[in-house]
Amino acid sequence: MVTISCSKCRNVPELPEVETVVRSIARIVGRRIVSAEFTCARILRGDPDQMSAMLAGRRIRAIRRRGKFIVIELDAGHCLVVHLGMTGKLLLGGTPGRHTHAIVNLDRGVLRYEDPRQFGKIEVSRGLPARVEKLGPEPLEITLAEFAARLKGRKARIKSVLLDQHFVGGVGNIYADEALFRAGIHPLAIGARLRLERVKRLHHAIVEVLTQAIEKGGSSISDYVDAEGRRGFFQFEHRVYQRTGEPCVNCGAPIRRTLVAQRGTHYCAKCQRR
DNA sequence: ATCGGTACCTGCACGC
DNA sequence: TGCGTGCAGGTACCGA
Repeated sequence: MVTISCSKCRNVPELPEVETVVRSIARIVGRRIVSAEFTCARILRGDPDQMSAMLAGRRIRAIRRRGKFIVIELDAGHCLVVHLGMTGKLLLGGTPGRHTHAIVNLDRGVLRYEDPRQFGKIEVSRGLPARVEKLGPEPLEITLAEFAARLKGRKARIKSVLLDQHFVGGVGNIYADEALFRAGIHPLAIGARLRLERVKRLHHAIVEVLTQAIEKGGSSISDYVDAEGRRGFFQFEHRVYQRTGEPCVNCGAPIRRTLVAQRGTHYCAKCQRR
């Protein structure tokens, strides 16, 4: 039996989900921001009135993703930067609800931010914010040589390293588990000690799993939808994540769960070696 | 610089 | 039925 939903363990927007959102709002490029309202201080970096003033009248020049950040480029080098946190949604149109914390009125349409858990962040900046600048390389762009070189100095467990946004930007809990399974590497293995052959498999697995997930529109366990409210389908391809106790797709051994870096970590003890 | 731990927050399933 | 409790995990931040 395949578990496709578990409300206890809702998914989180990682690179493929953020990429899907970015693509789904791409059509607002060229539109102008008329006004913006922010109603929840917790999710803001900056003063709401000042942010509104910086946005009003600006035209949207481009929308792109950097790690798990959504970067909406405006004229004069200004950026509207959104991080979805755990439960954030960026939606086009629709009716504002209890968890709507930001409304950006465009010359045509409305961009709306919702976030029940308020772990997301919105900011307006000149150029890229420092925390976005400091992100590690994009996992879909980093070369094997650079990936291996960066891993050399890391004495932490490989799962922790993958979750570190300064190592690569965009991998989160789901895709770290899935990539490690596909590479046959135990999540507790020490990053720097991995032989080149295994590093190569990991690099390949990360690219493969992220690319496939983007093709499927991301993973939807419970919360995640794109700007149109569409769910993704990659959850059907999960081989270890949230499959605790179920048989490994390779060997039939039960999938195990442990904690690494305080995060639920799913793996096959038989197929993934330290 | 790197590492491990903690705080933040809400909605749920669960058990009594 | 109803309420308290535990759990999920993004980033930021802390001390070592």
